[in-house]
Amino acid sequence: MNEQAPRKTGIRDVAAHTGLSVSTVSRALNGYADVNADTRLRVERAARHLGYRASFAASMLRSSQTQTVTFMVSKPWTKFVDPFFLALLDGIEMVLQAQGYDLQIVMAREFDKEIDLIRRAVERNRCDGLLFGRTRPDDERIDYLQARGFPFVTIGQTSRNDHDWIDRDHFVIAKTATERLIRLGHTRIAYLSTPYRYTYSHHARDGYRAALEAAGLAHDPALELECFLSRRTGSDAMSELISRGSEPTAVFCGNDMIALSAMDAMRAFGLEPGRDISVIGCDDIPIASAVTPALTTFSQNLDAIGMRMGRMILAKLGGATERLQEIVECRMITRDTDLPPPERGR
Amino acid sequence: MNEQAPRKTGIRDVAAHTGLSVSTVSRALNGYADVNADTRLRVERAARHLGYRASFAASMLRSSQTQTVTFMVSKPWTKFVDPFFLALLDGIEMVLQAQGYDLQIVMAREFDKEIDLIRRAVERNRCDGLLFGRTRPDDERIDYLQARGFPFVTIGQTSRNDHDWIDRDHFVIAKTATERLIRLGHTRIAYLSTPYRYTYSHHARDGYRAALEAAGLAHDPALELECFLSRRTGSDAMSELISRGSEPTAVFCGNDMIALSAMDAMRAFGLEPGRDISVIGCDDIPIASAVTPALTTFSQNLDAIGMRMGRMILAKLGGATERLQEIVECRMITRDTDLPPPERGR
DNA sequence: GATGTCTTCGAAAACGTTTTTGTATTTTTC
DNA sequence: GAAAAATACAAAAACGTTTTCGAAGACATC
Repeated sequence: MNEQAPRKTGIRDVAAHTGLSVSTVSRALNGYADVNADTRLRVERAARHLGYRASFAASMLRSSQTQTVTFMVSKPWTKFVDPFFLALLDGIEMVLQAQGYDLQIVMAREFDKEIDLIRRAVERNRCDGLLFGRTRPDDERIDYLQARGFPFVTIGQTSRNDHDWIDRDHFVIAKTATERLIRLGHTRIAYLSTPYRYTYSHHARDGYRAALEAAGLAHDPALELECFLSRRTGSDAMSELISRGSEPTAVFCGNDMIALSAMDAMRAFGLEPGRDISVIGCDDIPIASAVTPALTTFSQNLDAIGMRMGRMILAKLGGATERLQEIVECRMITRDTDLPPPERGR
Repeated sequence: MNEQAPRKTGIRDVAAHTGLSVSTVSRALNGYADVNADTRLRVERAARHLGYRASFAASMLRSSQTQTVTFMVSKPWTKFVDPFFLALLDGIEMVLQAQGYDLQIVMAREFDKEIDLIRRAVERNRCDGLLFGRTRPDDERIDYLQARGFPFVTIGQTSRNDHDWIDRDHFVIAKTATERLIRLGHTRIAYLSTPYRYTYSHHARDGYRAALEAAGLAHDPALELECFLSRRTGSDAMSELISRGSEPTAVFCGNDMIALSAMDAMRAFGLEPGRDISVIGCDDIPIASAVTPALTTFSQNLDAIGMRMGRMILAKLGGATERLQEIVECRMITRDTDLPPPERGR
């Protein structure tokens, strides 16, 4: 405030320095075709020499392009599934920045804030594309964005499934896990589900049931429990199962947090996870391999998912019009919690 | 492209709808004093009714305020210290959004990209304030920002320490840990340091040495090893220590990743962490408590750090001129890896 | 040599706000 | 009752780019 502000170097300065017009400088810098190669070089040199950088606001206003993609993370994610999130962002960002796009992250503190944040972002024109996960069978965010024709890619599907997404095949995961447990000799297999609010919970349940049916095992509704996102997510459900006196000999869990939490509950009842009750998780969070017994679960290459997601939104931004829907492959990582059921007649 | 675009409702539309001038509408919406209370109400109602939202780009260009704070995360962080990062962002975002600020995250893929990213952000005027960690004793990012008078807050200090920061007291942490080990009867205590590139590594070393000296223990330089950020960060150092034949009976580690990794190495040599060699970590990452034996380490309330950091940058943005330097309190969490040294004469 | 086509550039009009400055009108002050 | 101050609004000038439109010159075509 004391000194005369030096006034940032603008495009005019570059124009003056090169003796060209402002418009030519702009077109030279933005890679337009109708500018002589020599001229372009001169401009670029001058720009570098003067330390010129186009004002973000001005170019954004005029071109109505932000060169920004926003990832919206839902609050429950933040709190409990840390590791998932960051590697994903890393992959996305790697792809975006190669094309000169920035990645912005916004956090939705509550469920009903999600749609507000999205509205704000698109109505204020803050980004060119949107990314988010935790899709629901009937998702108002997707309805809104589709109505606006705004580019977006999600992690997860809906019941309509008429948008662009990337997802793991939770049907196959659940089916594989359940089949594995059946092959080990289990007949009373529980499914500790993630909230049915999310689409993928339904897919997993379907896979679980399909495996049961294919093996000719009766489906016991009492063995399907929904777990909510909290510190004690799987613990509560497992406790209920056990104290009901109808505990299973194996459980497949909608995610690793649930699995780990359920294992805590088993120990509280004097049962040893793995030996007394087998457990299979879903997403190989870092703790899953550190804990004893180490959790059998399913791999996921988050960097890769992120990168693919980045490429998808870039394609959309580039004007791609076809449906982009990708299933990411993952395999079972067998560790120490999947064993045959304990001997009868204890 | 096919239909006539509906043209977003702009401030003119609100003006027309209320019969007021554009400037009055703007000032009403932005809380200026020279507008009648009734008028303001009318404007606000109209704006809501028309679904008006000021264009981000336009207001940004005119006011040269972005209402955005950028957090720059360094790549090594991303990869190995996942959990640290996210809870922190969560805290920051919570504070910022209450004041109408957005949080943006950019990732620096390599060390030398850090300064580039910062330059780009401030020169293009992409944000009002900057946040970052991993400070070095002599940090070019800080020099640059200070020269420009650009508001920023860091996690971590420098040797000059003439800027605004928040930090844990690594001197005290290291001293406390070392004292604890000494009190348990250890005399050969190693320090597995984080890279000396970072300021806090020096603070920790000083605390470690201070405790040694205060107890009258000789300082053995061979017991101080620097670990680098990698999957095997503490493992390599520990292996060297052991295979050298001069292994310590206890180690204090610059962070929990190092500690966990060092414990792996001990087991590879047939030594049991805790029983044969005591270990104390530094930052209580989630795995630290899940692993067996559970790691003794130091707490850190990341949400709280984030929130304080958010408040600090907000204060700066609000024009605060005094130095803001905060030390966050943390306490030792004693778990299962700090025990007396094994009996002599094995 | 007239006409048409390419290539390369410049003038000027946006983009949608915020801010500065000015001006009626009303209220207060002496 | 005149002068001064306060209130509430409007007109217009920015903000720094990108983009549209057009024109000058070079070159090719007949």
